[in-house]
Amino acid sequence: MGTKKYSPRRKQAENRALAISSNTISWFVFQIMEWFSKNGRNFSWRKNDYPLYRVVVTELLLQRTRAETVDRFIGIFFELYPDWLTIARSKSANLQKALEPFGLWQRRAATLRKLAIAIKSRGGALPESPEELGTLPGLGPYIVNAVLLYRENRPEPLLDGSMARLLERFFGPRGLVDIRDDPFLNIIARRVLQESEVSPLSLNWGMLDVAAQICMPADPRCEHCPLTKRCPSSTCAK
DNA sequence: ATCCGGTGCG
DNA sequence: CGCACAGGAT
Repeated sequence: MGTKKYSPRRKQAENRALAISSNTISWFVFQIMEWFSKNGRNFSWRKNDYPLYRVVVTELLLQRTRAETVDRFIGIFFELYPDWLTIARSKSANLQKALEPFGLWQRRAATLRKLAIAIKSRGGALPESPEELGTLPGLGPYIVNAVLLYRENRPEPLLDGSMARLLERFFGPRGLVDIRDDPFLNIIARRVLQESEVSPLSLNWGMLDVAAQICMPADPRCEHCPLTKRCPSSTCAK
């Protein structure tokens, strides 16, 4: 069938991702994990028994919002809204007010309310399959991956703008404009997570932290980067 | 392809 | 000041 999956541009991007050697991948993973063990950030949602409700809400709040900002106010929010049922029953004005510190509060209140009601009507639990998860309001590919990652420890990437920047600088440019359905980035990210015995959560966090603290959009700190020796984009002299 | 939004940092 | 922020819906 003539779906876009078989467009030449897609195919070429796939091949480019598959052509990267597994040695390069494992070196990348090792460097990230070594850096992460010393320099990883410590956010309140990076705990073992962090409830799934909190995972989803936290990821919604992290969209287009600095992690440090979310971390500062998320405790207060969860005191007010400890579960889906509380959100489903909440007054819209109160919910909006509680979301103000995070920004995007109008959309977020609407999304959270819709999601909470949808979950409530399903008996209070999230669906099992990725396909069903993706049908819930507010759950796009990123949050679906996050649920699979946190809930089942599946090796799914938290492929956001930051991780995309890191991967592109080290492995090469994407094939499509949109990160979400770019085959190059998605294949590389999954190879990174699957071709190693490392904890998928830690590895995701490691990539996000290197992206945020070292591999920033402008003026990256290549001199402190664990990847600089083999990074094609490094501005450091070798 | 556009919009949503306040915040923090250079 | 201007930009970037752990995306998703329309």
